[in-house]
Amino acid sequence: MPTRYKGTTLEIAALNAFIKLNRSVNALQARLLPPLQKEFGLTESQIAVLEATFHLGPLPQGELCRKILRSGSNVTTVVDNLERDGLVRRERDAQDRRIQIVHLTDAGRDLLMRALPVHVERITRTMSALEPDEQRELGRLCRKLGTSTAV
Amino acid sequence: MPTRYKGTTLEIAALNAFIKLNRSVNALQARLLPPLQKEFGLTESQIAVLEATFHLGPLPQGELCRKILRSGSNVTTVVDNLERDGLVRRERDAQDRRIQIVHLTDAGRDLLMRALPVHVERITRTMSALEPDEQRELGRLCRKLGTSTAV
DNA sequence: GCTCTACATTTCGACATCGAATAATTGGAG
DNA sequence: CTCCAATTATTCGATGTCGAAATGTAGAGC
Repeated sequence: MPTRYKGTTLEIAALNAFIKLNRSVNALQARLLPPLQKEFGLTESQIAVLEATFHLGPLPQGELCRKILRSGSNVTTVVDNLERDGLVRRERDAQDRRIQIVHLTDAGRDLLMRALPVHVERITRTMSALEPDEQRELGRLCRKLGTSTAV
Repeated sequence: MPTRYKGTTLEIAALNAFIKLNRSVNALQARLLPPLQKEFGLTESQIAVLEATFHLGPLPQGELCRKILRSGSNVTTVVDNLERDGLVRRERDAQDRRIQIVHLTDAGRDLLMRALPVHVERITRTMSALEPDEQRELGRLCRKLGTSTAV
């Protein structure tokens, strides 16, 4: 979908980069998420929660929000589904009873241990379309773009 | 969220680029979509449909699927909502009555004409965190990554 | 003309996602 | 001690998103 918008040269250039950026992420997700779902029954958000609690230990839901960059109401939903499937467990914080601490269960850990290597391997294989220095450069550009506070 | 995964050097490099790529798109959407919603009541998918029918003329829903890279059932939903809001109109193809052709209404065109320049301007401003040659390089890398058929 | 297959769309059920409103709890001001 | 403001999580209603199943139509072959 090349840009058809009739704008300035500056706009055309920005839109082209923008569109390619979005498309590439689309393409990556199309390649990575269906297998994750079929083989392990996990969605992107779910594996993100499992990973976070695995690497960082039991976490208050609020922390989880910040880690996976999603809204509070969303994290409630995702944790609901994981809890229903027995992959995590909620525990009220003893000091502050407003806080729900999300623990990884043994089943959750087992599933993650099986799913993560496969997933990472697939990511690596897909990203290997770029040379190592290209990956670095892509990372640099994305980081510059994402962290810019330009309004 | 720097990678905590204990993998090979190759995996670490791929994951780092992958994460930064995803985050940058996240950040862009966080900056662009809320204003589009607040000011014009449009979602990303909705403006994509309006744009496609504006630039390409009335389109069969199947075409729309391919243009905006979404599933058929999804396009049905999005077009439902746009039709309810009077921004597009469905017409059965006279030759092949299986086909629904999506037409932009006057209201849809008016809204798009108001929303698109503002949206594009915001994209341009956000993307201007990168120099023109950086935008080109980002585009090139994303294109290479997205179109690679590497399994 | 009938039937079978292919195709376009819709429906359905599930999950993700958000923002706004609500509920529960805490901790501080008086 | 009581009340209020802030914080944490949940609920609610809307949209997007998918895949699988169902529906409706077309067109080919007989």
